[in-house]
Formats: sequence, structure tokens, C-alpha cells
Amino acid sequence: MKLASWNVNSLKVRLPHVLQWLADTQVDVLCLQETKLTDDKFPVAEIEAAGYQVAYSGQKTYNGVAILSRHPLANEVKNNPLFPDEQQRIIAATIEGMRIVCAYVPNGQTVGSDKYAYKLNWLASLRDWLAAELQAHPSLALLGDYNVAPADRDVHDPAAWVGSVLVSEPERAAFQALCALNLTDAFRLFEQPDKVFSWWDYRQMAFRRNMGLRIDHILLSPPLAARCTACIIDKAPRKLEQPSDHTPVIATLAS
DNA sequence: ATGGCACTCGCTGAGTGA
Repeated sequence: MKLASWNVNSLKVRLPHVLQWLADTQVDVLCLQETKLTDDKFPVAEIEAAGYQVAYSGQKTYNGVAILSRHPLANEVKNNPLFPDEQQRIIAATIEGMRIVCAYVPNGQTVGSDKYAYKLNWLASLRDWLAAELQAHPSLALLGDYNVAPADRDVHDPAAWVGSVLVSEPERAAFQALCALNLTDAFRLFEQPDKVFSWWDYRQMAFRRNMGLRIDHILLSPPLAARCTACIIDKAPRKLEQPSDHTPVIATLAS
């Protein structure tokens, strides 16, 4: 069983990459963020033709999330019931006995801005909701673009980034508050090479220079963490023509 | 240094992202 997450930065533009990547990797579950499509524009037929069921929640221009699954997908929930929000950033579903939560955490723009406050409130409310979800669903995975680099080793140049949005102490504390629900960063269950990232700026040849951040994560509750045998970030899609600025993260679970 | 680039809406630029 392979679970994956990918911020595609427009599913309209990236659909060919997604379909090719599904064919190549055969992941069981793929969580997408930044689809940037209203639901009436979602490419259901193309995804179903690839052998995936899909749940999606979108809006025009911004945000938008989806879960693609090779297995039956049930009990779909859009957004956090504790956090009324116009922005479509969360979708959840139950697949093969696992509660899959796909999240696009707000960016926060700049430390101290209104959007930063929204981000911290959003994350605090996510924590509260997940605490309840975990009571009902002990096997839970939270996959998505967290817009938080949890530690300095997740940042290409920690000195250059110190205190800024995506790495600030309150954001990292919010990430740790999620971990404190007994959720484990699947990537850190394993020995990993240095300087592995999931996002690189489009500018300044950042990808070629590996000037990146690790901000896309898969957190697993104890029953799933116990089954996790690998977690990797697949850089291949970032090398394609017209790539997303993010690249997928994949966790493998033993059956 | 607030730039750089990509995406969207919908216009000839602005907003947002990370």
C-alpha cells in the first residue's frame, strides 16, 4: 500500500504529469493540493479512466484538494467542521480502513500578517479536529502541503531563512502540536540523505542548485507508522517540462 | 536588495504563492 501527496500547482496544467506519474508509480492513494479548479471543471473522467476513484473539493483560482484512490473511498468530508472556511483546503475519506486526510495548509505570506494569523488558527483547529478524528479512526494519515519546514535540516540555508514564514517558531510549534497527537513524520522514520526537499522556487535555478525546503509531509498514527516500511520524496516530476514547484512524497505501508 | 517565476483571472496588469 502506497500513500502519496503532491501539490500540483494547477491540476489543469499538471494533469498529464499526474496521469503519467500514477501509471509509473501505481500508488494506491494520491492526495493533491492546489488543484485550482471548481468542482464542475474537475477531470473526473480522465482520473477514473486511469483506474482511480476520486473525491475533490475545489474553488476558482486558489486552493482546492483531492484524494485519488485505487480502492473504494467512503465517508468523504470536506473541510474541518470546527473551522468554517470559504477556502477549500481539506478533504478526508476512509480507504481500506484508514482515515486519509488531505490538507493544504495556508502559506502565511509573512510573519505577523493577517494570513499568518489565519495559518496558525487554521493549524490549531486542525489539531483539535484530528484529536477527535483519531478517537474514531485509530488508523489515520495526514498528507499534504504543510507549508512548514519542521527543522533546520529541512531548509537548504537555515541562516537565510531564520524567523521567516514556513520556518518560524510558532509554525514549527503548530507542526509539533500535530505530532503530539501521536502522529509521526513518516520521512523521519528512516535514515535519509542530507538536503532532501519537496519544494524549490521556480526562480534562480533553485531546483538545479537544490535550494529547497521540505514542506510536504505524511504524518501517520501509530498503527500506520508501525506498518510503514519506506518514505521517499520523488524528485523526478520536478525535472519535467513545466513542472509543479512541489514534488511528491510517498509512504509505503506493509499490508 | 522584496527582485527573480508560475499560475489564474481576464486584461494589457494584479494577486498569490513559498
